[in-house]
Amino acid sequence: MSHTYKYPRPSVTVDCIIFGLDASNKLKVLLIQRANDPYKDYWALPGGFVVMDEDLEAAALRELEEETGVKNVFIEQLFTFGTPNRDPRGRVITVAYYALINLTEHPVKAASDARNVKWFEIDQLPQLAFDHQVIFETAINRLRAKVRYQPIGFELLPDEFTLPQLQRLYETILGMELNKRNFRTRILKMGILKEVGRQQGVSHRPARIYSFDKEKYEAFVKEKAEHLVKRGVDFEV
Amino acid sequence: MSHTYKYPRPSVTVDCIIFGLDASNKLKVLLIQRANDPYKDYWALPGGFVVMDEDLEAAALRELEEETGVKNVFIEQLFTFGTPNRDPRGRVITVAYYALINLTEHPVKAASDARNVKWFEIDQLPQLAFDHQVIFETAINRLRAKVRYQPIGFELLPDEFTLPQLQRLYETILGMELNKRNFRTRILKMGILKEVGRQQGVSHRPARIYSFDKEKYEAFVKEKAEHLVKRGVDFEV
DNA sequence: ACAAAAGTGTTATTTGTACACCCATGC
DNA sequence: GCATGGGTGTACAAATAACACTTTTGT
Repeated sequence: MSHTYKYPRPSVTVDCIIFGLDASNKLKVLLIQRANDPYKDYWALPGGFVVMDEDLEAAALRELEEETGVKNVFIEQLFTFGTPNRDPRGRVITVAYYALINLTEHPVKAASDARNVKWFEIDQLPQLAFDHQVIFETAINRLRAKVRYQPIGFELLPDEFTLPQLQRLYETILGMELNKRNFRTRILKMGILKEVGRQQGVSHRPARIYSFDKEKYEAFVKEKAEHLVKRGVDFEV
Repeated sequence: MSHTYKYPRPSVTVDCIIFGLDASNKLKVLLIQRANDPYKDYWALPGGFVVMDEDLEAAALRELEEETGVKNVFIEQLFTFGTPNRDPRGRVITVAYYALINLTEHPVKAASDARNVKWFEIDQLPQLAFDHQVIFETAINRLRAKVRYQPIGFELLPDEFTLPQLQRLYETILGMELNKRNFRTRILKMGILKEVGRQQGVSHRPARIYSFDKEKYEAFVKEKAEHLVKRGVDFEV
């Protein structure tokens, strides 16, 4: 069966930039190797066509689950890419989403089909198909910007984590070292963590273990918002 | 002539949220009244189909110029809306853009065709067609957030303006009063304005007239970015 | 001289930044 | 008792917030 329209229509796809943090604190991205032309054998962002009665975010979640078997993770629309010749097969508009998952609690299933699926460290990506390098860069920039003002970093960590772990995560995402004292002061002052225990069996002073307290975070956000209201403008860029 | 595809495809449109600041410092949005069903006679955001060989932003700029006659203005992709039943005629995915124009220097041409085109104050909008109310709210929220950390406010003002004017603009966008002393200190400390003259013929102390110095702004951004790098995280929300 | 709106001085308080230091654990 | 990494004290500099004040113009 085919479908006929009076005017030509573009194809619409969703692509997913799936970030994961592995056990050794490396930030990685999931890519799949293309089985067909164009860009046969190149690595690409997972993605696929939007089904007619499916919401865009639902399509992204479906792709995500198909590739990783993971549900209920942080996902957010990134940007829509629609330059006319970005796909040699014709006009394809892609709505990109990025997702954050923690690889500790969501071990990603092996590739179920013939295609090759693999996690790559973000600074060791292969050459990508289509304009996927641009899409990836848009995503990593968004992640870096967003992590500064919203606690999305917690999405990448296990439910329970230590402050040194959190600090290393931030250092990894931002690509820079942070001052331990000041990092801790700032994070703890927000009061959005609750202590749930202590590390055991380590050959040094055991770290406190925390979990993210979503309720306290909501309260914190609310207070911050009211406070911001008075500041006006800062042009922090 | 018609176009046939193996699988069904959605229509793709762009919609524009066009913000303007009028002479009396009111923030307004341009709407058009629909001539046909569905939502006949309702007001809606200007928009239209994406032409096959046209970039998304180009489509938005084209719509903008068709409705306002204005070129070379600030425009930015906002979000892509694609809930399956947002348009009763079928699956329509819309990529929304928002634009900022100053009505002083770009007097908007009268509606050239039968359709009714009108500027509405942002807190006095009529009932909107489709999900345009949601799109509008997304846009105003983005504008409010963005104006705090990037000087996009300047896009709404004439090239030359006074600090009280700039402050009133911020107060309008943010919907709150700002402290004059602190607002001025903050803005001037950035060093991104250059004085170009004095007000004349007013029956009070004449205000200094400034223009936005894009070069100084770039330098300011660069310095700020380097500075931010050290801070790590703030969760300002 | 007055009204009106622009523009300034100053200060207490809160945040940011930097650096040195102490503490708990396993071996 | 030593190595290792977790955790803390503190002090100077800078940014913020608040309030009252002075200046310049036209009438």
